[in-house]
Amino acid sequence: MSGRFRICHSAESRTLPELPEVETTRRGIAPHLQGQHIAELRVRQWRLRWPIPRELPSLLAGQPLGSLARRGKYLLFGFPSGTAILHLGMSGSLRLLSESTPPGKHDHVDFILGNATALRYTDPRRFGALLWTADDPEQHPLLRDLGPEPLGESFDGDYLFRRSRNRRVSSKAFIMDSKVVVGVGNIYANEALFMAGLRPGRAAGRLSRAECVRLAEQIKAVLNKAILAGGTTLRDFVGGDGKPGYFSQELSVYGRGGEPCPRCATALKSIRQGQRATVYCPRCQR
DNA sequence: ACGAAGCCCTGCAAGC
DNA sequence: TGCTTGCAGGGCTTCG
Repeated sequence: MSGRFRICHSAESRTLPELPEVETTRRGIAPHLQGQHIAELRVRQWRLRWPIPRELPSLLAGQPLGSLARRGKYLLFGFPSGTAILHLGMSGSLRLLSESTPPGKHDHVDFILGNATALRYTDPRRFGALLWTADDPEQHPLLRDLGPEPLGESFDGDYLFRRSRNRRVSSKAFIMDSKVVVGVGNIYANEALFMAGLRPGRAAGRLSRAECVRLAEQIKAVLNKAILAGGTTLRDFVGGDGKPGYFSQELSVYGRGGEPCPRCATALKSIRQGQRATVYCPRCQR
């Protein structure tokens, strides 16, 4: 690619931005933000999960972009005077496109860069958020109590074992708890439990140390695999290079209730656990 | 402290 | 065909 990003505008086939998608987004757009500044912040819809701070456009205008970091599913845009915290919710996406591209119905925010391009935030369901902190973002209330990064060194089977003692919540709810570990959403929780051979409804506190080791390993494996594939979705998730992600075709259980287990061909069971779809193999997962 | 349920929002699918 | 209803989901918030 010749230094110029692909312009993407189709709005098809988006799925939930889980950690791999957020990381893919970060990697896709970061190179295009290098050395740029915010010429203007155009907000068309202020009401997201929380309202966008009214003062954000004036805070960002003219500011040079520093680092683009990720904590869990939060993207952190570093500026000299603070940090913009962006969450994609469950239907959000970021794309790079020409400033003059007409906004669609759900294109809520444009970060207009100095080079006449726009980083456009789209979010049909508006479960996402765009906030600002002038202080250490790690101390922000939304980030303060987050558990470790699943791909970091501090997250392993021993950690899961320790944290799960005396916990009666289901294993699935446990690994989806962002205070335990960040970035494990419904899709990857289902997948990791399948790969680890663990039944989602098992109380977390009843997992053995060896099972916790397996679970931690599979969480890492599933997330890494998804990141390599470019995120689970999506033809146009990132304007970064517009490459489609193929991982959704490789999901073993998620969305496959009733289909044969890829390992033993038993029909996969689909249940609801705490308002969330859970799919597992009644034979392979104990 | 813990666990479960409620809530925010819109697009889509199913049912009448 | 066109309406209504239900469901999906992350994750904070509230309730028990």
